Amino acid sequence: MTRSRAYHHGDLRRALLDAAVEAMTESGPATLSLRDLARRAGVSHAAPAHHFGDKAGLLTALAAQGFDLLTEALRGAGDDLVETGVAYVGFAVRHRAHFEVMFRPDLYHADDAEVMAARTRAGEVLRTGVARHTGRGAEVDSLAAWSIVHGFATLWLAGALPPRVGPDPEAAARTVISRLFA
Amino acid sequence: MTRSRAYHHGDLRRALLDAAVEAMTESGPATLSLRDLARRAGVSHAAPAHHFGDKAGLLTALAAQGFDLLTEALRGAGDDLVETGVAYVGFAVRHRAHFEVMFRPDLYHADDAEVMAARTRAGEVLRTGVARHTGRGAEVDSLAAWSIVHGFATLWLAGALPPRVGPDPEAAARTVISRLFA
DNA sequence: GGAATCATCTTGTCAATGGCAAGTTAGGCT
DNA sequence: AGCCTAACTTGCCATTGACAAGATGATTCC
Repeated sequence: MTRSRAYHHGDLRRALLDAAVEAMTESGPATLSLRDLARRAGVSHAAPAHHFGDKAGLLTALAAQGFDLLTEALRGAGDDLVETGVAYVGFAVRHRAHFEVMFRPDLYHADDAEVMAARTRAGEVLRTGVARHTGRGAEVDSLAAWSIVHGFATLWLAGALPPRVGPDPEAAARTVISRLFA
Repeated sequence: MTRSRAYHHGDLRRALLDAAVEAMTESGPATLSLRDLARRAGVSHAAPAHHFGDKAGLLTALAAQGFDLLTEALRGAGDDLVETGVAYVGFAVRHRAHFEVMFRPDLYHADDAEVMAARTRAGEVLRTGVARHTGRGAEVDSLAAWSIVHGFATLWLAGALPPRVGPDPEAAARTVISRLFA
């Protein structure tokens, strides 16, 4: 916010991040190309490097943005633990591009200060959510809850789940997560 | 086995797959290069194309091999459901390269006959393992079990889990999975 | 045993990409 | 008015995936 203010392009940094999300939503993260993003934004092929250094730098910014979006999504789910888990899955499905980058640290600069802070914030929300629900033992409960929602989201995005799960990931996730706290 | 028998190289197909595992174990799947594999195997840069068609073809073979290895690992875990889950995590950690390709269908030809068959075989083992343990309701139980082990494995590989989990993924997984069946 | 055949592998080439270097443009500041 | 610096461009290079055409050697068939 503080850095990029309308110079030549307007807000190229934001435009490139938006284009990256768009491109990855279409074709996955494997075929992402800085030059394609530049074309989408209508700038030269070297423009992205100025804002992000390199490809990993752009994905670092995207990951940080993703962790903040996740934090927001989890906060919006209220106090219910199951619904927090459903929100996690909902975030993964709705922000597939962000999600697929966030948990692939080999793609970005995982030791970047901003992304580390954003990740910590998201982790806090998840952890306090679990602690509020269960008593002690939050150690294991937290891990189990995170694992089950993350696993479900990942398998859903990979298209690995059988058709009988149905077309609504959040409804299916609600059933599965409830199973953990039965 | 039936197709590639010592011609010029010896067993180039196998050598390339081994090199791919080696390269991905070192540097992850993002930087994998067919030309690098060719160099490792001591052949020309176009040799891989003959055996696998294209890059996705090579990863297809790797994924199929991975699903078969997973089937084997799950079968070796015996009848206990928790230990089957631990074996799933153990497979992911021990065969990281395979695992990281298997659940990224955008990287390979997911509709390939061999890989689909191998995936089905692995799915059978997982599903019958859960059905043997729980009574009916295996629908939800199966999904929950798969999600929790897959999520734990994925988070572990991503380095996303906090240090307090400890250095032994299988021990930690055993605790977490047991929580699901408490 | 020799020729045809075919899988295996090589050489050469092309477009696309990421990254670097050097130059250009245009706001902001004194 | 004149400088300064951020924002962007142009040009270049090494690497890569894919394709085409050729060379090599094992197998088969008569």
